[in-house]
Amino acid sequence: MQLHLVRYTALSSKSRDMKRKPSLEATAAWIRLMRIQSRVLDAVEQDLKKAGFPPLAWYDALLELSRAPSGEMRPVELERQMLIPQYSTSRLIDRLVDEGLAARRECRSDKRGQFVEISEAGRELQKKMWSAYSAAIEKHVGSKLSDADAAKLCGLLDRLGCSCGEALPVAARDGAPAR
Amino acid sequence: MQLHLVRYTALSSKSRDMKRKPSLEATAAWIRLMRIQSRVLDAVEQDLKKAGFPPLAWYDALLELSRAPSGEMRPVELERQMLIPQYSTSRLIDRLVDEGLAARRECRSDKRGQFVEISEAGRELQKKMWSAYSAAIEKHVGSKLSDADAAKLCGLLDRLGCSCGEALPVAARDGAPAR
DNA sequence: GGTGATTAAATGCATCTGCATGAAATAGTC
DNA sequence: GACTATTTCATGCAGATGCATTTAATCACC
Repeated sequence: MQLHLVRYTALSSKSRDMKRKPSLEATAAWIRLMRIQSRVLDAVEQDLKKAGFPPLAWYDALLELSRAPSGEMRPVELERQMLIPQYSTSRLIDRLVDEGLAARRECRSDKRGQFVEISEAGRELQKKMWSAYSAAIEKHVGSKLSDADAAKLCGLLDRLGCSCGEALPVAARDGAPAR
Repeated sequence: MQLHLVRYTALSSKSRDMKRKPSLEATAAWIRLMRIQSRVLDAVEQDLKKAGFPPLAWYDALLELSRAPSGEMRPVELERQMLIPQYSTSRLIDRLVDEGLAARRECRSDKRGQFVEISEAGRELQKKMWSAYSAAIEKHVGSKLSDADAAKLCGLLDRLGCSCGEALPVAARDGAPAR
């Protein structure tokens, strides 16, 4: 597998295929991005699951909610933060509510809308998940890269950040959003 | 969003949280890896879909098959190449067969097993998909990174390649596997 | 060569996802 | 203020996925 980085170099320095698009390097980067992400995500999700926790998406939602002023947000807002489709948000909230981790509240000023408010149980779960989650990040990412390299990786990945100029949420004191 | 790289630096140079694990850099890398991958994958899948093509997984399978000697493989082998679960392979093959892109053939030497053989239609689809697929890779990856940076990105991602020492397939003459 | 473990593949079932649409409220326009 | 467009959220349905189990064949070993 390391092999074909070599192959790439060999081929391209042969100066054949002068302007192949996409370049072999770009193609290789694409492949790595897909494969490594899926492996790492799988590994982290498995760790969480083995520890008896719900999926990462739940964590993300709970984190967003817990950070919101007075622990509540509009579903639309949550949707925009999490970058998932509307119906997906709606159903995720359903599940959180079913489990008593959050509650729906009607919105006075706009009767179409509503508020979702995190519960005490929700806040607790978020915190508990963070300890397993952070351990998994360290195990599968942190321990494999120096901080400097992690920063380089960030920089390169950010360059791929689609034209859609959106705000990546901040990894704050005790929690990191996923996806 | 760029903002919080700065924040990281600021915070960590404050020399507080001396050995926070995972480091802010690692956490940021994790977040980027998840978010950027999902955006880029989405973008590429959408391009393919808009061009009227089936999902990337089909392409991967067709590519693997087309590369195999005499265009046939054991499902188990395909499964290992594509890093997807067994039942998933089984169903993917179902769909390919339903669409006439491949055929199942019994395996003489091992009657449990079988061979899957790509059809002419399968080979054609693979080639047609590659033109749309390669354009999408160029658009969403190649055009955003120099070859040198793409290579750097590869190197960093490879470092995350789980302990599971597996061979990443080669991106050959006219096709790149995904995921 | 018989017995138990292992491997190859398929499948039933519950859950999840995508897509399209629906229902209800609000905003915009004349 | 009536009429249309837009926004917010839910949901029915089809297809996909994960998980566990089943079936069938091979292997390993005594």
